[in-house]
Amino acid sequence: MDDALRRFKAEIFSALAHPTRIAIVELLRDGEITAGAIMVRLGLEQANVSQHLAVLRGKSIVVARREGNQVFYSIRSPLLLDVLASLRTYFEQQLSQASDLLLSIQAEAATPTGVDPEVLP
Amino acid sequence: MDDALRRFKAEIFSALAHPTRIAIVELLRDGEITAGAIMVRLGLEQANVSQHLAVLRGKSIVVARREGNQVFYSIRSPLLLDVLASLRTYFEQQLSQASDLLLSIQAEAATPTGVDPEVLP
DNA sequence: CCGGTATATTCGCAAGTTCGAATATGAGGT
DNA sequence: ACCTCATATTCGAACTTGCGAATATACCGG
Repeated sequence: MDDALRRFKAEIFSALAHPTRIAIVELLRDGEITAGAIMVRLGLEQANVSQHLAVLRGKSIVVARREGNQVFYSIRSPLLLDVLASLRTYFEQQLSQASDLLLSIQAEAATPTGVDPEVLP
Repeated sequence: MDDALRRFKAEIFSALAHPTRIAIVELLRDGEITAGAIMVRLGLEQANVSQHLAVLRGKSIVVARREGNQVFYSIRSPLLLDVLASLRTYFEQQLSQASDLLLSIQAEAATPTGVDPEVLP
């Protein structure tokens, strides 16, 4: 019984366990957007975007709304944003503790200053 | 923008994307506990517990403390529990919105490749 | 009906995950 | 030193995931 809840949580985590899908959810934070716009904004293959959207759809994380030619996607429940908000706090604490990781992120992103907090979900 | 940060987030999600590892984290909610106790409480193989603990350790979700023969594990940051708590709220809302969501989750888990035939209603 | 545009799905393959069995390490007691 | 208990790691098989190429579906205008 409690196992069903854990499986559900694990599936939500699995659905978010990919950088591209995190990027998609971050994009949808500001409101609905078409699949094509996601493709352009993230610079991905069309099929790839559609596959990742299918994963998010399958776990009911996003919902699709058809309007003529295009399909608009949006976050299904604002409560998921609360989950991401608590994760943001967690990541901030982890990043401030793991300074060597922070440095590696800075080096890889080639940004002179620290991590922009606005980027976090 | 910050792909390295998104990869880091995705790795944390991946680390939690398994029912057993969620169960371990929930067990550790009440304080530190030995690997052997986790094995007994969850009824798992010894190697399996150790492998899952290695994943959680690798992402710094838990920390290990050796005391003689045994190894005590504990949650590294209590903020992670806030994440799981908000995820439970999310789950409860999903249930109240669609009472058969659990069944669809179970059906989908039983049929791995099965995704809703129609994207839109 | 035909063409074009937007999105979805299928396919094949490489890469990653999970599990139990077997094996290895580490610590304490004799 | 040896033995034992607790935990970790390695190995191989089954399974899953991610990707681009190709293909399919849906909608709209002419």
